[in-house]
Amino acid sequence: MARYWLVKSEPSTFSFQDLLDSPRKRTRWEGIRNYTVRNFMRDQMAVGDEVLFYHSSSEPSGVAGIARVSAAAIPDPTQFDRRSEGYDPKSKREAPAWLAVELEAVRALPRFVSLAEIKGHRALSKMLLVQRGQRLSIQPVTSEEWRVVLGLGGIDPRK
DNA sequence: GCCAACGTTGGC
DNA sequence: GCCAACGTTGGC
Repeated sequence: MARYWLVKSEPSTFSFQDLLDSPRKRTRWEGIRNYTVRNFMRDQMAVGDEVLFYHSSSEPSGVAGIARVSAAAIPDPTQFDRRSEGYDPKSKREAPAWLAVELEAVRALPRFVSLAEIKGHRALSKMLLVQRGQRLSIQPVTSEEWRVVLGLGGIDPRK
């Protein structure tokens, strides 16, 4: 069964529009250097999982669009690239430390769903996004939270 | 720019 | 294996 996720991105670095503008509307979600998130990618994220694309450190922050996992985790190539910010000299090709999935844009939300709106919505009070100290750049979302966010975003989640 | 919260690193 | 120091995230 497909899972639901939220991925964070600073739009000044890579926005939902950038994903829409990417070749085949896809991009490799590389540069993740957190073990919890790596384990999500390794153990749980599968092709077809649905993703809320969240703009962080932004004015306003919030969910801009929806995407899907278009390829399962592979070794993140940036960990082996000396010129990359993600270069990890301790990671070996025979035992890669870091993984990356591929994301494909599905559609922009007709209505941007701001962080303030999420915080103000009772049914979303348990979202990891709004928990104190919670900073994971990929986090699981429940089917109920998915439905509510899409509703706020102007999409009938039953399609 | 501040700062809380948390993850990671490295000395011992 | 402990834990202090440091780095990062991200809202405000």
